[in-house]
Amino acid sequence: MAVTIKDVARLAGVSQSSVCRALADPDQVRPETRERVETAARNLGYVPNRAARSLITGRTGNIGVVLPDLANPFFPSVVKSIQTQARRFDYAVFLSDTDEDPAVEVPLIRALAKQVDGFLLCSPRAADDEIKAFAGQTPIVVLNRRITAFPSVTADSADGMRQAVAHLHALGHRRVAYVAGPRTSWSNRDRLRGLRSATTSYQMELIEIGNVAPTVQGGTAAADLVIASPATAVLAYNDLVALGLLNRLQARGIDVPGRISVVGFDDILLAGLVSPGLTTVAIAKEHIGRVGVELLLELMADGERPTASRRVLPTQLIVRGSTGPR
Amino acid sequence: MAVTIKDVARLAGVSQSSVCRALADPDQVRPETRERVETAARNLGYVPNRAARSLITGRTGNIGVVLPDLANPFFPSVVKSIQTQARRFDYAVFLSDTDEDPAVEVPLIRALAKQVDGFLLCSPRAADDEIKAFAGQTPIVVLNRRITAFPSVTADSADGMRQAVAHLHALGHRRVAYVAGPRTSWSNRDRLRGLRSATTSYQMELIEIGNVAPTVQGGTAAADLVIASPATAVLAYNDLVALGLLNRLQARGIDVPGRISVVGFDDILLAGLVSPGLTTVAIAKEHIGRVGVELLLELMADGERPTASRRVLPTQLIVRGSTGPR
DNA sequence: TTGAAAGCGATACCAG
DNA sequence: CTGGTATCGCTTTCAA
Repeated sequence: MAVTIKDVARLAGVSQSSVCRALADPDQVRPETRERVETAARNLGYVPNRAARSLITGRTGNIGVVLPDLANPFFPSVVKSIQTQARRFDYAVFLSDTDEDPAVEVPLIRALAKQVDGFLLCSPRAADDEIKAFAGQTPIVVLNRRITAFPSVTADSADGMRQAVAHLHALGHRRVAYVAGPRTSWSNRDRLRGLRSATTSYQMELIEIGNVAPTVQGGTAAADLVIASPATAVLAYNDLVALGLLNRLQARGIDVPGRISVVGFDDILLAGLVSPGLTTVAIAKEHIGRVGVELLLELMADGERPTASRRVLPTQLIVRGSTGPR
Repeated sequence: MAVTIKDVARLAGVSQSSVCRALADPDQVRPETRERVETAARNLGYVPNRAARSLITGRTGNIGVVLPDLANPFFPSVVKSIQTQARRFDYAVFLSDTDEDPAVEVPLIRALAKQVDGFLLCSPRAADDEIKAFAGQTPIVVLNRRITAFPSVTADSADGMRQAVAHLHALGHRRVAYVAGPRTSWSNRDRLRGLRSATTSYQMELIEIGNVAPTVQGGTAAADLVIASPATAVLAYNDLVALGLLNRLQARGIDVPGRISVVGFDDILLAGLVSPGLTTVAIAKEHIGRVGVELLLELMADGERPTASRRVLPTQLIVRGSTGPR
């Protein structure tokens, strides 16, 4: 059987209460007591049982992370930064991948709710209302999406799209296509909104294609539609889609960027490794996780929404070989 | 405050015990009682508190996954398959990334141990003995490594390397280099072992380079050493390293596969997307997670090591453009 | 500064 | 088949 606080108390010759205090708040006990407790605990290899603790404190020391698809390299980056920041504050991470299925999201949150102190929902796909049902019940911070009632961390897609469109316009492009991601994706809508406004102000024509899955497959499937369109440049929902496009365009013998320029979104690792390199809008992925955890900690501490509860991170166009003059 | 079993009991007009039974084992109570309990629970939105339950049952319903680096696309694939299989048996997943630091691994396991029923250690970097210290204490299944005393799931690297070497030999290569991964990596030693035996039996010369980090950076750094060596082909510890090599070789104007052929290991998504495509040894990544969970469930159920406790999954050489005739 | 004791919420045993 | 009750390990009053 595992070693409990009782064993430590017995060995140290003090009461459970003192062990508890010595470990939780060292300067609440006499230095000598503390010393003895610490030695005893160390000798026995005592590790407090978090289940028991959480039963009484109501806190678990865990945060739940829910995301649509770990296979999209964007998410592992975010998760890593969440982990790093969470560990700094002694929180462990519960991870759940929903496989892009909006239907499993809510039940999942409900099931996990008792085991975590709060949630970071990355790009959740469920409807606003479904998620809002949790407001006031569990601390939730939303990443890559904005939902009233929750703090959020998002990227400035509008500005990213403006940079991308400015770049394409400068290269001489006047007709661009957008390959849309999942209909359920808030980022998709946000990016499209930004793109529309940018193309309008540059007086460029926008051809909308999709929706497709946010994967390489999705991009591959959309490529032929792009070729058949009058567009000379294509912006993809994300880098995976862009890479799928790139791949299929090359397979069909289309010159990139000679005949068609391609722009992605996210700046995942692969973007710099393919050739031609993928021009893409970079998001500060590490910041998303870090800021998300910070907001969540505030939220869990106060029970109040943090003061600056909508953080919008800057985006940055990274120009590589997949875009060129018309 | 959250709704507890007491509230349900009161509303249903039965005892706590009956509520418990009705929910846990429906045909242990009278249909009518069951009915009333279920309605009451539903109306109140009752969700059992897992902390309380685990306190008494000793089970948590969680499994812990520890891995070195989520940024290596190999691991997300494994995690996804773990999730899928775990969910099927109503287990939730605790994820921890050690950032390739062997020193944090053991403390991490110790810290998590109380919150999970068992661990899946993916490519753990700590020394055998450190991990063995947990034998008999916590159910552990090791993935991508073999440690006596634990069930394991590994890939047949020896066979993979044999396939790769046979391929290179057939293309006319006689001198090959190996860019080694982390010294702490069992897979690295395993792959090297397989490679040595393969090159020996084909009477080829093997030049060992490294160790490098198992990342694109690691490969980039090793590329110049490869160029300076007499090797006409290079096998990398994994695909990320291979992609780093590919990138740097191209940057230095080296023809791939004309002057140097490159072979990776793992077959991550990127491998098929770069050009030339990366020839690589594929592992059944989805199987690793699934089989790992299966072994762990057996282990947790019996407390015994599963009968067939060392599963070795087949490997398969995928030939793409990065290898060619000498 | 310390110890005793009352719970936290669920389960499992033992009577009835 | 059902109800009462001890119990899991820890935290947190309340007295001393």
